[in-house]
Amino acid sequence: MTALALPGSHTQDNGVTPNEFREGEAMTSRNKVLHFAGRRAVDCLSCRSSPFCFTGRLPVDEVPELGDIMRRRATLDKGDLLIAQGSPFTSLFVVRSGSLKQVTTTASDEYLVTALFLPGELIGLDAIGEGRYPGSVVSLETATVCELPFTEFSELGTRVPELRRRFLCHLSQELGSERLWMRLLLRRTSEVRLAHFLVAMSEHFRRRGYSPHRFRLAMSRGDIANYLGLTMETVSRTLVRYREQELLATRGQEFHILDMPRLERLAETSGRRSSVG
Amino acid sequence: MTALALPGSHTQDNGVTPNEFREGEAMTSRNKVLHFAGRRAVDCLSCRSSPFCFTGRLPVDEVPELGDIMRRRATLDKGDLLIAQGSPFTSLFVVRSGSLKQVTTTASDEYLVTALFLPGELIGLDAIGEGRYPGSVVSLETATVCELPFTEFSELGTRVPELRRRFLCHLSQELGSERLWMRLLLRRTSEVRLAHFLVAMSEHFRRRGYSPHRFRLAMSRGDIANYLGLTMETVSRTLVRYREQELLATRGQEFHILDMPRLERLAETSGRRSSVG
DNA sequence: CGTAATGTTGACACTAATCAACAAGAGTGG
DNA sequence: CCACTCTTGTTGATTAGTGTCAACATTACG
Repeated sequence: MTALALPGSHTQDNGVTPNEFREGEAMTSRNKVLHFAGRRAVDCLSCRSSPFCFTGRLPVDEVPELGDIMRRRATLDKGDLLIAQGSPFTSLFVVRSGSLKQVTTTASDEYLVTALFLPGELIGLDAIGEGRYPGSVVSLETATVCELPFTEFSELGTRVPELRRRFLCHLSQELGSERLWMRLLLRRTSEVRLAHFLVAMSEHFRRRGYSPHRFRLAMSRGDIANYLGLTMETVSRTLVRYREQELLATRGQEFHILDMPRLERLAETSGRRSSVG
Repeated sequence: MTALALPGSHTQDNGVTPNEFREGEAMTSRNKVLHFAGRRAVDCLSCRSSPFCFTGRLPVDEVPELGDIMRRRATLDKGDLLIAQGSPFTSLFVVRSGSLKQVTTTASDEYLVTALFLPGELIGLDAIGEGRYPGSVVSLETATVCELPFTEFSELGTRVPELRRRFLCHLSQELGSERLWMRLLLRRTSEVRLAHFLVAMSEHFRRRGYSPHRFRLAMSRGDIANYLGLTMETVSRTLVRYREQELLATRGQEFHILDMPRLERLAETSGRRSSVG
């Protein structure tokens, strides 16, 4: 894992002097300096993530300034660090392609995968309040992200109530789904947790126009396990059980859902006890 | 459980015609009609929750309009329904005294305690995005809440950027702590989960000027269990173990922490495996 | 091609869920 | 005020499900 940007003390060095880079400048995997696209309008309309990402819900042509303040950040390689835990919050990031994970190291040195980010998703929502990023964000594969400097975004929100409203809704939804999804996870077996996770991934790919039956997940078994509160061994064994039941085939990071209806049914299987309050 | 306000079709009948009630009007436990304090300024300064609740962070005298749009809702009795799951989102509520739980019933008829609300906390943050309340909110004991009609609150935010900013920060923090706290819970034993919960409760009381060592939790063992993703039996047994270790004494809903440092250490005990990514 | 990282499989221990029986309170009506 | 009932909480026996440790297989990578 190579530190790319340390938005802490190194912010000025690494990224916030973007105008010296030309948009679309190529970057080799050796080049460990972050490149921005400068302040020129990022073409959100041509972005594959657009219809699904937060900005996409607000047609960009209604708020051209949004494209103005959005900067395209050059490609991240697998293992590159986008954000270091604890560094001061400056920007949100929109995933354009690829995927990333957020890992938080606790006081007792636990390593927790606290979020996974797929194309279209917003990184940094949980950093606004504290003014610091609560975890490191690491690229799981070759990925591109757009940077949304928060000060400017916020200032734009002042002038565009609709943008503000949508952003608030997005944040609220994120909170709601996190509350619900986590409470569910707490009461589910590994089999159901994993099924739920896979269905969610599948759904994400489906919405983005990719096959919901075949996809590649760049994260390791360990990351999946950690994210779901399981161990790698359990994830591995559960996947074997799926294969035995001809629910799902896997080969490395390739996932092939063989029986979607059954997987979905499994994912919806209620927890253990009804627990009448 | 008696339905008090069904903010759905009954909204107009039950609450949103507040001006007919005088502030502070008494309400017997038989009187099942919600009483508002009307549009007169609620005295946030005299409110015990004030320094800790969201509005408290923004001195009320800086934003007198906030008191203007805040309505005090009359006392809820134990078991009273403040919000019905799925009803349209209209208002946020600030807990003034007492405590409430949010329960979500899933498609598969699971009963999940998705949130607990103590004095000073904001109810409804997870409802903004969907426009509906994601769960029913039920009073766990005699409680009072202030209502913050969202349209007016939002409109006020337009004029007061600082209010907006603080609200956003609050929401973001809520998301961050939910993400972290839940990931932690997933990897902890019942003993550590419960310890963590009790320490959090204790902390809450301490901040509000009450004893952090002795307090009453109005929720049942079942609710605690559900909230932590455990069963009532496990909670009960774990409490017994605490008592044997002279960590904590309980009598019904009364909790008496005997050895805070040890309980805190227990709560911070790392999960199981380090899970190196 | 060799080394390290990642994933799989097996044996075993242990936690917490389940089922069931019982105890203790809270609420109700006589 | 007491008997009755209903809810809530406690305790015990049992078992399913996962974590843990360890060995081995596979893949990725230089």
